[in-house]
Amino acid sequence: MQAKKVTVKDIARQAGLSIGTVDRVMHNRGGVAEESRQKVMEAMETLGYTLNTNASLLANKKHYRICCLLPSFTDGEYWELVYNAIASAEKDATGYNISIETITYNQFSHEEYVEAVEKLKSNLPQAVIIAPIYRNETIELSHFLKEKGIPMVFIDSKVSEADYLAYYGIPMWESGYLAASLLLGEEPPKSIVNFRIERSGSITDNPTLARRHGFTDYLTENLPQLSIYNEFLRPYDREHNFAVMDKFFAEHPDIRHIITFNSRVHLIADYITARGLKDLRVVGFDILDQNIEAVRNGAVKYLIVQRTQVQLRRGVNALAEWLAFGTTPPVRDNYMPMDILVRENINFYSEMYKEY
Amino acid sequence: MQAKKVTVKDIARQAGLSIGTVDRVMHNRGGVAEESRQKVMEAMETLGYTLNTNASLLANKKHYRICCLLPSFTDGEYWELVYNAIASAEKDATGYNISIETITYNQFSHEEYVEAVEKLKSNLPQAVIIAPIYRNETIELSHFLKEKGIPMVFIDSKVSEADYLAYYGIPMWESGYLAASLLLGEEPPKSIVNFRIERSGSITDNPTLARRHGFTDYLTENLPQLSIYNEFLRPYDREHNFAVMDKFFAEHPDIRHIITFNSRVHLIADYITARGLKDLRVVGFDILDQNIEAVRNGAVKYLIVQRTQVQLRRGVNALAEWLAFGTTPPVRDNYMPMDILVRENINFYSEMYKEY
DNA sequence: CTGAAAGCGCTAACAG
DNA sequence: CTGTTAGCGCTTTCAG
Repeated sequence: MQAKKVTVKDIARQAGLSIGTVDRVMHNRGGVAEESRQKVMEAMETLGYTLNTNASLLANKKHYRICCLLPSFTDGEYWELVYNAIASAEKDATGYNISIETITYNQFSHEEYVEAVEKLKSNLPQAVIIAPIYRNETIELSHFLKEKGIPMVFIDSKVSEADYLAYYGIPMWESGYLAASLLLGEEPPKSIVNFRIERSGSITDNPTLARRHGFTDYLTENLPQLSIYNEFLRPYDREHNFAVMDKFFAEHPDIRHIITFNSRVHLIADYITARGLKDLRVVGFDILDQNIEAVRNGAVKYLIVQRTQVQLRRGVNALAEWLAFGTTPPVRDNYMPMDILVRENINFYSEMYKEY
Repeated sequence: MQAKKVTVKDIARQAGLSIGTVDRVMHNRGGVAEESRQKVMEAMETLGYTLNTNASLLANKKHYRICCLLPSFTDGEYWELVYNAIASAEKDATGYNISIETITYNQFSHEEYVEAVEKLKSNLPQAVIIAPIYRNETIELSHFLKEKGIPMVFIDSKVSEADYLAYYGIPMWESGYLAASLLLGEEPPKSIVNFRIERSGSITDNPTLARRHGFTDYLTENLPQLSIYNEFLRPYDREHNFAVMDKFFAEHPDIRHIITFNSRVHLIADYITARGLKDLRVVGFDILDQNIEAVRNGAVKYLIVQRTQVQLRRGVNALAEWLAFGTTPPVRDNYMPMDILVRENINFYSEMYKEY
């Protein structure tokens, strides 16, 4: 490492060829005699060549567009985290001459998903990064892209049957299992309640489904007797939600354990705070600002979160390196950490996630 | 962002000067007429110039040495994590033409610390990164370096009175407070035991001291009645440790809560597993391989860990940018996240920390 | 105090 | 199939 850097020139000399040819074999550009190729490979091997990425990137005049497909959102919703993470990842990719444009779709509208996919296809970027919702369309898209030689990275959740370069996200099933252990690990109760979100258009493939399975599998393994109530809330109807919860807790005053698999645990926290309820054990997901606040004020006990910024940075990076250097990520399915946040560690976490 | 990049040439033309002069003002190299300086600044402002780091790094032929001072270690010990993190961070810094050399010292020997500092001084690197143990010597060193214009970054813990560029590490006091809440948050017991490490040479400034304070402050606030036993173990004397613990648990069969503030909770896990003890609640620190194993097999319930790799990457990066571009990190004291690991999330964490 | 010019290591276009 | 060459944007002499 201390020795002077080996350059293309060095390996050209060693191979008895010109740097042009060296460059050709390095990038599999073809049009090189097999014999020459061998010589170059050998020279690279013996001299221990490593690409100077600064020089490479500087000389590479190409400009790449990455297109990112993800659900639309309003302020403070989960997908906003992802959206912001893209912006942050884009900055990191500046050196690669990459720009990212985002296409959003209403996740509850199959039609919009199809539209978005069409838009993507006509846009024809050099790479795509996608948070998939509808399975079949995603698979089909992946084949389309494959044919065009356009790499695709999954973020957040993945469609295993599709053709993709890499995936970056938490293991969904395990996140549910973890939630169960946090909620029920100590002196388990007889029953608990799961607050869910009322959905009009039913989605066939909801990523949180796997999470629910992880949760119930934990129950089956450890607490087969436990019963679980399901109640439904609405994202934007506070009054309705309060009525639902008032009714529920009036009928089940003994229930103290609450779980929710989506990112809207703050709806429940809001209620808990307003009603001054105590000694509840609430577990939720995702680091929304309102959820952070709920952990801080004690309404939510555990928040399970993923490192959205890291996931997107790595996703974009995988594409950048593929585009610039033709390298494939060492691991295809990258299951990222699930972080557990409580009142005592959340402050140092949230400061981080904003800037890094 | 989409527009063609603004280059030094552009701003030279705009300012009516040459790129040489532009470069001089950009890097405060001096020897520029105030009037010219103004023009250049103005041009940079109006055109919205941003440095092309690839080109900058490529053209910059300087080679920098960073010297890293940290405690010595044997296989599987805490400081090995830091040592490995340095190697990983060094790779990231390749593009900056930076190499890192490490000086280690026996943390229990004041003399060795002084020696190490002397070695560092005679070595005279372009930047230093240090895990400090002895307060006064560190302060003095910081002044020495300040005079030479050599930046210093603290890792792991910091000496507030010193003169330093930045700090990257977890908040120690808070880590103890967190440990207390995890250990005692549910149905607190009457007494607990703290297993400590026997130290021959007493260190005046042990970073884990702050951690202990965080812990006891939690007790004072929440459980003033709780009593805490202190027992002492030895790092490499299994037989002795087993005797200590046998004796302790024979005398205090009711105690089920165990805390330790150093990284050697695996000593206790080893005992617990060997004796087949059940239903203990053990909280420890740091992601040593043996600690991971202890969490996996259930001997340790909570492991509080820091992101050593990230901390070092950021520390090295801060120095790299200072050296290459003269930029100062936006935040000086960077308190990094404390991660909570349990059996259900540790697998996805540990895979990460190895490679990333 | 300022400008001109060489070159960092690599890519890509153009001759052969 | 291969070699030559002109940059990429910036840093750094070296003259003036």
